[in-house]
Amino acid sequence: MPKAIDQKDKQLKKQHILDSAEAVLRRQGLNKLSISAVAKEARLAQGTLYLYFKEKEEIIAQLTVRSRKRLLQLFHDSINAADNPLEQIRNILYASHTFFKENKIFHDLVSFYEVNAEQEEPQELQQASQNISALVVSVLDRAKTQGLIRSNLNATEFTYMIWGMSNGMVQLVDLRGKMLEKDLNKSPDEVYTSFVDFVIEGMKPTNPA
Amino acid sequence: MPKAIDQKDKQLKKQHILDSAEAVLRRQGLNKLSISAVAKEARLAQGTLYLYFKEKEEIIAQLTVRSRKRLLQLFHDSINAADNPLEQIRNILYASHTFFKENKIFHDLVSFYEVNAEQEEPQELQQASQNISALVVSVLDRAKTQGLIRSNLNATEFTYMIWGMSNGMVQLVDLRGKMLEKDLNKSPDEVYTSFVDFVIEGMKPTNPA
Amino acid sequence: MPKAIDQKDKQLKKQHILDSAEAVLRRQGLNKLSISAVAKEARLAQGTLYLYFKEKEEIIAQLTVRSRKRLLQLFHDSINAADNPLEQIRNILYASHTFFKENKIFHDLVSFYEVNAEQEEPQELQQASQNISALVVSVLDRAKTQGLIRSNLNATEFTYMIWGMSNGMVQLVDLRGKMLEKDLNKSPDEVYTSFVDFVIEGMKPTNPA
Amino acid sequence: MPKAIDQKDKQLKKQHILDSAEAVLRRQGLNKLSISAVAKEARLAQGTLYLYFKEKEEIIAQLTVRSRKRLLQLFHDSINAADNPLEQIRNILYASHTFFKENKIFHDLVSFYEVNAEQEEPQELQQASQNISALVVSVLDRAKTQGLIRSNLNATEFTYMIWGMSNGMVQLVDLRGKMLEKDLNKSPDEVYTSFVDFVIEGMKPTNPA
DNA sequence: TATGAATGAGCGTTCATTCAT
DNA sequence: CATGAATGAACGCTCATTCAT
Repeated sequence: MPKAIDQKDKQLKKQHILDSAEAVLRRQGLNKLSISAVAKEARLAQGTLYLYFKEKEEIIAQLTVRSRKRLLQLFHDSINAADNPLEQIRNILYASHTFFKENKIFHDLVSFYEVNAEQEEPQELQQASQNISALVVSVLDRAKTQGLIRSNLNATEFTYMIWGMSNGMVQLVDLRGKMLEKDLNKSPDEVYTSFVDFVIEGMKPTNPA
Repeated sequence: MPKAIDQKDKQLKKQHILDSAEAVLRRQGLNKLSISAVAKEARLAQGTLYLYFKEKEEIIAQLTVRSRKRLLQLFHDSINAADNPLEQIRNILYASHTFFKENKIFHDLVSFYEVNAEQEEPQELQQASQNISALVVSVLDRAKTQGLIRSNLNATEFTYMIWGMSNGMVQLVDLRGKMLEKDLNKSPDEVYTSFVDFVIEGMKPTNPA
Repeated sequence: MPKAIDQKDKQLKKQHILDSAEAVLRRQGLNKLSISAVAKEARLAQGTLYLYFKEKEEIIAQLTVRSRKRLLQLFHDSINAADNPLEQIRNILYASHTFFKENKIFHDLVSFYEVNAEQEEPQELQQASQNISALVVSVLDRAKTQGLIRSNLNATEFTYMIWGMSNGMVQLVDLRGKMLEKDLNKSPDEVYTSFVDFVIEGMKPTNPA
Repeated sequence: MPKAIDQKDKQLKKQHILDSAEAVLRRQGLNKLSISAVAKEARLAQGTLYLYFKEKEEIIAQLTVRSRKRLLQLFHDSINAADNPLEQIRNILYASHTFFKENKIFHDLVSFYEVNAEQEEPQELQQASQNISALVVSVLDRAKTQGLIRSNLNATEFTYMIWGMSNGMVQLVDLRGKMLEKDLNKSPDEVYTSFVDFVIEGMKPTNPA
């Protein structure tokens, strides 16, 4: 099966280029993510990159997909690390923060598609996002079944809310870390923990009057 | 005092250039925000811009400052439009959303600072942010005094949380509007309202057992 | 004689590559006639083409030779289709036009040699051209012998003139077709017919005074 | 009138760049007519060229217009150099040849617009071509009025024919000069003269029977 | 203070050609 | 013989910045 081996080689090379692109991205940011920088990082000629990717934007797209897939894996791990659905949600929220701290730069990529309206989000990226979403919804449904959270809480809607709120929070605590220390005498992690507590508490059923 | 007058003239010219830059930004987006485009919009020579701003990035920085100041004003208005501190918070949250919808393009500028780590956030921008923050803290303090929110809620910390969560939510509902419609059959505004309700409810004191 | 067979194989492969190149040329034009496109069309690796042709320009040269040979064949047919030498000339002139209409794209190749002065016209191309020339000369000689054209008309020279004038005319009527329609209300074919009539009439002996 | 002076300066610079482009074109041909080559020839930075021309193709367009205008001037001179309309036509035909010998390379530019179907011929070029055409038509009309040429000869149509035939001939005698010498023992100029004689004779009224 | 012509490095992309296998 | 991955120079074009006036 020589064909299969070649395909594998090609995939490995693609991964090597993506690794190089990711290294440049982390080191220099999206604005400096040029083909020439990636080629130099990968120790390849510029033209070679075009044997593996049709255009620069395909590289960027693949980077976002990689990132999203890693996050999905983290969410899976978060769920496996606990039995109680509420604890699973808590783990997921913490995982978001952990992930963001290590992958802050990837948020630029996601917003890349927002800024460039003419650019379609790659299908794979949408799929990965939906997988993440479905995963969280399922946890919320289980929590509701077990009476751990309010019954009038719409699982799908709240999934979006968790996604939005945590995204905002991880950006905030990271970006304003110094300010937090000064104003609050709390670390970013502590503030994020307060946020998680707030969300989890808010989900629980209210005491019957 | 001709010096003072000159200074004023200089400020006016700076504002004129910033107005032009903002017009270009809104019309063409960050990618097309070139010095030549701004100069043409301002009916000035390109070189002239460099008499007022050291470099292009300084213009961008000033644009974000302006944006932040406008948001501060909106928050002031939100507070003035209600007496009840909780309603004031609610208004502030809605104002964030409104502001984002009308100034979405400025978020590109903010991420600009995240990407260019070497670029310091201008002092003025930090000051504006702190003013906003102080304003919200004062509202929360009043709410606590009046017993409208839980007493163990740290006003400063919760101000940061409001800031972070709402930022995340406005981005989400705006950018994923179509997805919300499809998955939830709810409009972005409706989902945002759910978020606001969640936050407001979460602040209230729990019923005594 | 395995050697001879190999040679034949090699020739077949060359023809296959030239067929592919011609297909690309007709479909995409000279600008898109890249080695990679030809290789893909021929279902061969790019490097393989270099086993049969020293460089891209050699492929182009061979294409022009093919084209010229086809034209020669058309001229043969034109002559066979009539007995009267004058009618044979007329047929040849029409054949030039027909050929041009169907092979317009090849004229780009010819001008290729004009532009690249360092590039020698291949010997084979010159030979094909001379064959065409000799053929027309023989027809003109016969016409002269039969008293159908002026006796002071130099057959070789007039062959060149026919060649030059008709080449110019086919280019003109084809490329300026729309202009002809507008200015003259005549189709390209009609104008070309006028040209042919002019040439044929001009060849005939003048009436004796 | 400082504005007028500036405009004149700009025009001079444009002409300088066009001169440089023409020099490159004559020396290296259309394929090598790159922006970098023109910039080097003009002793300017590449970017500077874009202050005067929107894109490379605008430079090419202007070159063709220049060339066509020169030809128009040559035709005017040809007409002024003789009184008899037939001699004027003869002069025009000779002028075409003279012009072609010195401007052979410009034929590539004209065909540039033919090959790149998506490229529109610049309006100015069309205008110049029409001026040339109108000029020749007027000479032919005068010749007809004076009974110097056949009355059934359509002036407009024959103008196209002159244009087409002579274009073809000048290309031929130039390109096949050596062959002419060898086969005919005639120089290109002599063959072209035969062509001109043939055309002029063919225009004259036939002897009444 | 104001100009705007000029710069030149940088961009993404293409493609003829080479060469280790 | 045949491959096809790799090269690297070249392309047209953009734009932040400088500087002589």
